[in-house]
Amino acid sequence: MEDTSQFINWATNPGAAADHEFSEAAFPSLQALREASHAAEMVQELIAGVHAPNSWSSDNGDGAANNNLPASWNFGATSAQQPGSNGMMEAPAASGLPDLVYEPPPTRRAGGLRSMGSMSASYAQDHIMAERKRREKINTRFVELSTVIPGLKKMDKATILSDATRYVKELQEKLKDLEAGGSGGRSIETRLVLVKRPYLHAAADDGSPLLSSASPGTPTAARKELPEIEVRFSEKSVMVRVHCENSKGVAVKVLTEIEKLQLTIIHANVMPFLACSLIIDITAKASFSSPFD
Amino acid sequence: MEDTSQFINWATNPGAAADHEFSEAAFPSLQALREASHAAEMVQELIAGVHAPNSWSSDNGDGAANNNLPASWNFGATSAQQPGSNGMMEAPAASGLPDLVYEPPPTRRAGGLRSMGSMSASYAQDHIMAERKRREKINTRFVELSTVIPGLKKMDKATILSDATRYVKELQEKLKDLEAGGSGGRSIETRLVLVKRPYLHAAADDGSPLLSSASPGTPTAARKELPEIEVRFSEKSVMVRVHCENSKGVAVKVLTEIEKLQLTIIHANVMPFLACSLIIDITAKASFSSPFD
DNA sequence: AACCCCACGTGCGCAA
DNA sequence: TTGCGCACGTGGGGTT
Repeated sequence: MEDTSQFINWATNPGAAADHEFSEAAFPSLQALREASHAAEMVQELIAGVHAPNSWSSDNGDGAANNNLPASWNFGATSAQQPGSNGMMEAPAASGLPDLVYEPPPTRRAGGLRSMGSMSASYAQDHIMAERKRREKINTRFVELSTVIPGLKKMDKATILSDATRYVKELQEKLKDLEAGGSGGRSIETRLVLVKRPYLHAAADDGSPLLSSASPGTPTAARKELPEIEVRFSEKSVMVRVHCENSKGVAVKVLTEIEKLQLTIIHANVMPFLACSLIIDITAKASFSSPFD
Repeated sequence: MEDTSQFINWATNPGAAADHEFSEAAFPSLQALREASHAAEMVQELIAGVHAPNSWSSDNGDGAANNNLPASWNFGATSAQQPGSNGMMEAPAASGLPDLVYEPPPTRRAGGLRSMGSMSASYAQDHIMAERKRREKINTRFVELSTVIPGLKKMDKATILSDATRYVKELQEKLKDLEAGGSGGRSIETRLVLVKRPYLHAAADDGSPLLSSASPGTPTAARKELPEIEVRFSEKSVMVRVHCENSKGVAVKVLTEIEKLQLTIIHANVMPFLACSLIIDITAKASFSSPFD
């Protein structure tokens, strides 16, 4: 609702880019702008307001316009017209034409040149242009950035930055988790916990060794007290093996119990063993789901 | 090497947030600064040249500082003192002291107030403060952002932004791949290929439909010619089900064959079926490793 | 010499 | 009203 108002000012304009279909863009609601953003990449700075009758003094003349950047810097467009001032509200309505141009500022740096010590006339003034260009570049990048980060609401420069940071961190972490949990987790030291009694929340983060070295290859005496749980975890990924008697809903019960924690299940395998018992293998990883998506 | 010089200038500092511990910041070489960034947060204003008898005029006084942001904004620092004027170049040399102060600008808005139409004295001047604050906030965020994106070299504002965008895109894509491969791929349209004869390299990238519409729920007549292979894939992830006769090394043979392609195996499950046949389920994903990390 | 990049102060529009 | 946010012009340091 509040959006950002004159963000469009520095968004310069979108125009192009028919990607998604959204309709209505009464006023560019930033949000909408964000979607069209990529257009801005190309359009960039079609402004180039080189003219300005600037009657005060200074010849300007120049025509220098030495821009190292690709892109078109001076292809007319704006230059001449800027609506009286911030006329952007008078959108011609439904027509798809991009009317928000940018408005290369009036160029009439009014009370400026007084007290100019050693500025050689227009030289200084093209520094102005350079700066303007720089600003536009940055702002374009801002829009681009805001494009790729989801759930952006406020559209401040500051907000964009911090949200971007947060989002990057989130992605990094999530990615790391997935990489670890997915398949990469080789040679990562894994701790092993063996639970005999149906302790629901068995030793969480206890630094103790607690290995117990359960019999690796000898399944002897393993089905006397059947609810036997074996947990193996490393970092964010967990492996649970449950050996229990084969009643009706055990599998789903275990599964849902796992999911009731913060764990998201990567894989589960349940198979019968010895006629009346059941072995359930589960691998899962711990991470909070994103507010996005 | 070239770094960015006065980046430190805008690194300024936020205050608050003592998170990581970093030490030493000889001169902020940007790069180094990026690493120590958080440190800078703390170091901040331990300098604080408290003096500057701004004789000119202006009361300022105010003390308004109504900030909605969390964090500590007015814990002294800025406001009153500013060093004589941009003295930051006169660093005390080699000493390890962090000379990067910030320099809350000279506050001597020299020729300023001339031609002030309707500004009620210091009211305008605290707008200055507000703006200054805003800028600091943004710059802080910039540093924070640059912190989380790896391989950052240039440290421009513009570069930071674009690199951040690029990095986010990269992360997103990579994550999407992993998610698809790992387990997430629900409801993604998957094509199904059913191979009857032991074609080793069955239809690779042939654009043909080749669906064959294998019987979805009816496994009838599925064990006459046993080497039966069923492939189901979507995007980068593949699922292979092999139903074959139970000879000695089939499992490993299939597995190795899978890995011989670009596929990395996510999960495999092999189980006997009907005494003399074997069912092998494999899920794998195809992707190239990342340049990062 | 050019160029870049930056921070500053300032005016202006927009919302609470 | 007053605060918030932005773009602008400008001086100035840094690198080529």
